[in-house]
Parts: sequence; structure tokens; C-alpha cells
Amino acid sequence: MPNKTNEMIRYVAFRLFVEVGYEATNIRNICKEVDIKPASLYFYYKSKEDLFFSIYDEVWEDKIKVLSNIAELEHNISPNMKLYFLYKRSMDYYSENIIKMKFLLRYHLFPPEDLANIIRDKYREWSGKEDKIIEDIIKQCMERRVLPDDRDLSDYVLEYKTFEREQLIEMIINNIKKNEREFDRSWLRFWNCNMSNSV
Amino acid sequence: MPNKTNEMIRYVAFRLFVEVGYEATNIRNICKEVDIKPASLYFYYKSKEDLFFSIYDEVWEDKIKVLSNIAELEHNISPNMKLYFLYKRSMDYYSENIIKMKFLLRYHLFPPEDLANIIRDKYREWSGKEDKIIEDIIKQCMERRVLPDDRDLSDYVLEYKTFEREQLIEMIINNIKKNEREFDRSWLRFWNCNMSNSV
DNA sequence: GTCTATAAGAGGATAGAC
DNA sequence: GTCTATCCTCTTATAGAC
Repeated sequence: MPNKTNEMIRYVAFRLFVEVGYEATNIRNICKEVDIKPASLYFYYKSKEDLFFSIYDEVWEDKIKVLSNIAELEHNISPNMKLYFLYKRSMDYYSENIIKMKFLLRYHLFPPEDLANIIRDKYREWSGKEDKIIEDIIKQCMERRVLPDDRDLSDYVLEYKTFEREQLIEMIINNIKKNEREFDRSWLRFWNCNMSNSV
Repeated sequence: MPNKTNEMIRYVAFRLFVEVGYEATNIRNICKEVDIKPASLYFYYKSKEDLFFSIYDEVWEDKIKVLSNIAELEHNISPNMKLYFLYKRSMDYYSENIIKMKFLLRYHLFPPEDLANIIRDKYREWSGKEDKIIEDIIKQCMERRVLPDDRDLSDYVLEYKTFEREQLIEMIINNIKKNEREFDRSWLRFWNCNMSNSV
């Protein structure tokens, strides 16, 4: 049974953490927007750091949940189409949640000094789960010879993740959602140039 | 005739601005490492912001100078080789100056709130100079039909910059210098899939 | 749950001596 | 050029009343 005040705190804090960053976000500003006094925030969170990681984990949890659902959805299709759908629906999710993705990018690329170690550990754990989902599909591609097996599984996973990250960063930097057609063009280039061919 | 203390201030400040960020970098920390008292820093710079932009402009100036030199170097070669050399030598420069590139990426992606407007203006000015260098070479490619002229110049420039940025971000994120062969593979994919073909 | 009041400290910046 | 001393503001966080 989530509390109204708590939801407001999380909403405002998240926005500020993304837009102005952890260090520049201060308790007073959050509370001003939520219309409570700073002391009240400490009823919900024991510290600024506590608030941050509560949000950080929630963003990752949501992302992993969505990716899992996508991966489990398709059954009777070829594994390369599975990977394609994973990509396409990931892009849909990222497009609609660009701010969450910007949040993750920000704190993985440039973590605040005092949170850096914790973020690194949490990142490893969460992105490990992400890897498993991708690995699973690519493994199927290799088993059914949709992808040449002269390369390592981990190599393909890295290739896919790099490609996906490029797309994501382009979205974040340009702050626009690409249209379906552009996503498909990128996919074709990726599949033909980076995956199927071993240049 | 640069002053020894001033050089130290700039060196230390630059490192801290990259690694821990503008907000988390404080005058006291800089001065501690330089082994001077905070008041002394204000003899060289009128504020923290002043120090920051002095470094910001220097990083860009150096980058533009190097790019200009590369572009002016090659004369008797085909324009597509010119673009290839621009790419290759840019990558060499970026590899050897990853920390400077990380600095620029950091402040363009996530500028401190109070500096955001100034950074945006300066960025426009500097990257305009960068665009001119790239434009000049691509224009030659189109004139000599090395690149199909069914696409706009600005379209090609954007394509090149996006490609270059991908390579750069990969270097920064993985914090390693790719080897020559990998750079060449990336170039071939780019040239064949993104430039020569109009998919 | 939310408040008032405040502790405790860190930060940018300046005055003025040497 | 570099220092000591200090101002003033902002920040996280807590104590304790309601």
C-alpha cells in the first residue's frame, strides 16, 4: 500500500537525479516540490543515498521485468526472429522510457564518487541478468545455425549489446524516438554486417 | 610564459573535473593537491566557473587544431581516402587523449545546471568548426562521385559524426584503445553499409 | 506522519598582511 | 604570488513536539 507522499518524493527525486544529477540535487529542493519539510523525507528514507538506490534498483527491476516478458512471449518463431523482436520491443520500451535509460546511462558512465563502488556492484548484478536473456536467444541462433558458430557466444552477446547501446545513446543524445523504419534499417545493417558476416 | 603553479592548478582541476565531476570537485581539494592555499587559486582564476571554462576551451582548441592539421595534410589523394585518413588519425588522437574526450562527453551529456547554457553555446560554436572540416572533405567525395549525390551533404556529415561518436563512446566506455585492424573493420562496415549504399 | 528548530560541517569566495 | 583568517551560504541530517 504505497503512500502518496512517498510516491511524490520518488517521482520528484528521480526527475532531479536525471536532470541535474545526484550532487546537485538536494533534499530541500525535492521537499519544496513535494511540499513537505526536509525532516519528513527522513521518515521514508534514512539518507539521500538510501533514496537514490531505492530508485536505482526500481529502474533496473522494471527494465529486467520488461525484457524477461519479451523473451518469454515468442515461442513458435525462429530464433533470429526472437532476437529481432527482443530488439524491436526493447527499443519501444526504451523510447517510451528514455528518461529511465538516461538515468542509468548517467550513473553508469559518471557515478558520484561516494556511490561509485556500490553502483558498480549493483550494475554487475543487474546487467548479468540482462546478459542471460540475450545469451539464451543467441544460443538458440547458434544451435540452429542461424548464426555461424565460428564465433563465441560471448562475442555475439557483446556485439548485440554494443549495437543496442549505440541505438540507445543515439536516442538519448538526440532526445527523439526513431521511427519503426529507421529501427529496421539499423537492424538490417547490424544483422548483415556485424552478425551474419564474419568480416 | 606559463606559470608553474598555474599549470599545476589546471592539471589537477582537469583530472578532478573528469573523474569526479564539476560539482564534486572543490577548490580545497584542488589546492591541497597543488599544495597551495585556496586564496592563491583566486589569483589565477576569478571563480571555479572561470577555471572550468578556461580548461573547457583549451580542450576544444587542441582538438580542433589537430583535426585541422589532419585535414590540411593530405593533398594528392582521393577524397574518400582523405575521409579515411581523417577518421584513422582522429581515432589515434582520441585514443591518446581519451581523458580529454571523456571530459567533453561528460559535460556535453550531463552539464552542471548552472553552466548548462554557457556549455551549450560554446559547444555549438566549437562543433561548428568541426563540422566544417568534415563537410569540406565529404563535399569533395560527392563532387567526384565517390559518394552518391542522391543524399544531402548534411545527411552524410551526420552519418559520419554518428559513426565517429560510436567509436569514441566505445573507447571511453571500455577504456581501451582499439587496434588498427578493428578500426579498419569498423570503417569498412561504415563505408559499405552506411555511406556507399543507400539502403 | 509531519512539523519547528537547529546542529555540524562543507563549500565558494574575499580582505588584507607579507 | 602566496599566505592567514574569516565571512556567508548551503547542505545533510537529527531531536523532539504535535
